[in-house]
Amino acid sequence: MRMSEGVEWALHSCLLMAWQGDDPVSTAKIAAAFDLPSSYLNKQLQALAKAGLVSSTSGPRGGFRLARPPQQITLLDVVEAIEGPEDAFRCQEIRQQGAGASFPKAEFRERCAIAAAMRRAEAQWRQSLAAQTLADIQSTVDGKAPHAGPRMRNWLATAGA
Amino acid sequence: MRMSEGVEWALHSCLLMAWQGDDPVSTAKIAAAFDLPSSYLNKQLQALAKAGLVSSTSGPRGGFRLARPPQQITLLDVVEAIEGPEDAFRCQEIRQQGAGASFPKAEFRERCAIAAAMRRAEAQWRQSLAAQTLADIQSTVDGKAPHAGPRMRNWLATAGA
DNA sequence: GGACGGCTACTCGGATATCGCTTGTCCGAGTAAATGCGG
DNA sequence: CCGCATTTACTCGGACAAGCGATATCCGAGTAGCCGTCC
Repeated sequence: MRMSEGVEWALHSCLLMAWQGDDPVSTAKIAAAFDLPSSYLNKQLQALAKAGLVSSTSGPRGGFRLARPPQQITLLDVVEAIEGPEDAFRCQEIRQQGAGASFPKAEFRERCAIAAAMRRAEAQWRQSLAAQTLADIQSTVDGKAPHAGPRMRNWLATAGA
Repeated sequence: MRMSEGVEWALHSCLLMAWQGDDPVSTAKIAAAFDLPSSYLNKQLQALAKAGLVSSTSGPRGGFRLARPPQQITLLDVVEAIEGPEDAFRCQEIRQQGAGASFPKAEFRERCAIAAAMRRAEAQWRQSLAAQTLADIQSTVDGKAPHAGPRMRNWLATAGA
């Protein structure tokens, strides 16, 4: 089980946009800031746009910016925008195949106990992700490295010159 | 992010072995019970054996059986045996690439706040999985469908004749 | 009748192909700013 | 000098390939039970 690296890209991109406020940032700038392939990063940002997390602007001085304040964007929002809303564990109901096929169907009214247990675990995971917003991450970083945000903002301004 | 379907196979196989007690069950039997490709299922069971969750016996009347009582096998044990112990989210430290490469390295002594948040979420997931054992699943099933276990056991005995 | 040796069939175990999804790249449509011209 | 049409360059957006891991399959090594034979 491996999460797409696009999630890490999207999270860092969102954090960068949070620091940037309402100023749009182009895909090329973000790609340069983290040394990533810009075309593929664009794909991830498009996914964020489709999910309504960021808004896009075309043309010169265009780019992406957060569609909502950082307090209203959870990590779960970003992860689901990239990875999709489906559970990692997908119950295929194999208990009903083979031997189970010869048993009365009424037996399977109750949900598979294994799937239920896995679902509980994933619910914990989602809850933890939903409890943290971009603003929380910002606060954490500001607390430990207060100049990280402004400096990145400055780098973006000078690199574009 | 998608979990290997081998996890579902392994969990159901372990539950079947739990019902079967110390009686070894061959890969072919389990595959027939759930209508799965036996050769590939064998690969998953080998992974369980390598992790020390099940023990294997060769030759006629051979097969796999649980290496420990069901109370001592957690869902996390099974999941990690199949999927590996690594986190789903892998921090690539992209914050140190691009713009970050020109910043003093001392800046990055603190762990990436994003990676830390993702790690917390996964810890919750693992904790939930570790809190449930095969015996718990057995109890749940026995409570809702008391004859499921014995009937499966009977099916295995008659199908082999 | 009992014991022993060989045989057979069944099991795991790992090496070997195939497939789908993540990853990566490309080019076109659209837009806003910049520019040059005319008044 | 000011306003406007044209040009230009920059942006997103989606369509088109490549690489890698999960999936699926096969065959060989080893073992326990069975059978026939011999004592």
